[in-house]
Amino acid sequence: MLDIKLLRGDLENTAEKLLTRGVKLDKDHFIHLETQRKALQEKTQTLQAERNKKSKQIGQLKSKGENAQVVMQEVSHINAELKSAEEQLKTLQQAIHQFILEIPNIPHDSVPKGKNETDNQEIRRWGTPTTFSFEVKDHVLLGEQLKLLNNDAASKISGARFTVLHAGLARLQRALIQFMLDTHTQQHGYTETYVPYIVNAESLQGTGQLPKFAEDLFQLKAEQGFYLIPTAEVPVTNIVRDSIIAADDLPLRFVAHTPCFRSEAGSYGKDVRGLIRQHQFEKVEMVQIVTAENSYQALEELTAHAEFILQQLQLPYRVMNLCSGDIGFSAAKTYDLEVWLPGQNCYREISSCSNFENFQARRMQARWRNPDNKKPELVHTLNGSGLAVGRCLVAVMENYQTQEGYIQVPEVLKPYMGGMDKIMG
RNA sequence: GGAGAGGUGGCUGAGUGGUCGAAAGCACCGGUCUUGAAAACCGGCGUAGGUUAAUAGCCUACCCAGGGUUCAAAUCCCUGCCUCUCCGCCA
Repeated sequence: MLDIKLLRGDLENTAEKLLTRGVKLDKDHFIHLETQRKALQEKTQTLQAERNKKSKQIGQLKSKGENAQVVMQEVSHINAELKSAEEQLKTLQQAIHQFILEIPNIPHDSVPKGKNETDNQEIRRWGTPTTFSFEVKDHVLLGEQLKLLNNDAASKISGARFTVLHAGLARLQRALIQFMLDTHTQQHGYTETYVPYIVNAESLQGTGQLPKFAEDLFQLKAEQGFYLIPTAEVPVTNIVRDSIIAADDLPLRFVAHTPCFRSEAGSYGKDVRGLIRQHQFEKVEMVQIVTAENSYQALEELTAHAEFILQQLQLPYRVMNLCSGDIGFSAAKTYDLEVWLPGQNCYREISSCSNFENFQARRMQARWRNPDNKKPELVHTLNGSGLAVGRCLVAVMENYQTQEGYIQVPEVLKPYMGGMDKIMG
């Protein structure tokens, strides 16, 4: 959520920055709402002040045993007027709040301006695309030939965009998760965290998925308004919702493995083959809660933490600085890591690392106490996949395939595979 | 699922429908004292919004959330959420 002061005080400039995202701010609508709000608020508060004053008078008169009938009559008149003013004001304030909730974050100055993913800026590459002396298979063919990937069963059990993994492949996924969690906790200073996979609407509003992106979520048919998490970002970041954190406790670094559930509404026909885009997938997520002055340094570190996993797995990748038209709703800046997939002959997103500045913090009322002035200030929040496990599985399968159609186990995963060095079905 | 208790400022915790934005303690900040520190003493210390040149003053709202009663609600009533205790059931 943007600071409403940015809209009140610097509407033109704010609208211009949002335009780089391709979002046209309805300035006139906002001005209209604000003008009304201001007038109504002044009216309401004046009436309230009058009512309070006269009610006190009544109390004083009564305590002296005098007749308060006249004043009571006056207050009744005020109340009649006040009631409708209060109701109107409430409606207006809700409208303004809803309006602001649907405005995305302002891109940081270092974000390249552009329309869509073709304008993203490549920052660096690591490794060179794997070359093969034989014809490469994609992960689906590999998995099916080894009888380790059972999409027929998945579509019978659930439907499209689900999968069943067996034996060495299922274990490889578990190995990846363990490796990632161990690396982030032991080498990068994150606290391993286990969280609910079902969250309430407040949490989703806190991180920005609601109200605008409800159709991307699976909602449970329960009275409480429960949703399946689309990413661990939601439960993990909301740990600090409605709290004031002591300066000594910052930065907070959490890492969690969770399944993620996404409806993928509107992506029909896109990535239908294989594990790239599923309704359910595993992800290891890093979340950092930091002070405003540290957040951009934290973004670089967080990105490096995700990169380290790819480096350890010896998977070639590149780092993209997403352009203003391609960054997510809540983010001020995002680096995507794209891993090389031989089966598709291209780089594909495997991690997204973002600084949300105080956009999520304002929605969540997540603050820390600044020792300089003793005042609570909004924290900055960041998160990044470290990594998307399903896609990482794809990358390992395709990059580590052998001529015989087996999958070699990356060196760093061998301890997690009970010493197995080849997955043969 | 049944029975009960409770949700008040950064924390603990008082609060009889009217001068309660809320006692007291802790924490924190400033001061006195001290070579310095501690102790003691004195003072300060919530958040948001409006008005304003103002981080001054004044005004408004906020005692879990949402309704209601009343001239007036932290206080009374209803609903919801959450926490705790006991019993039952259960991985």
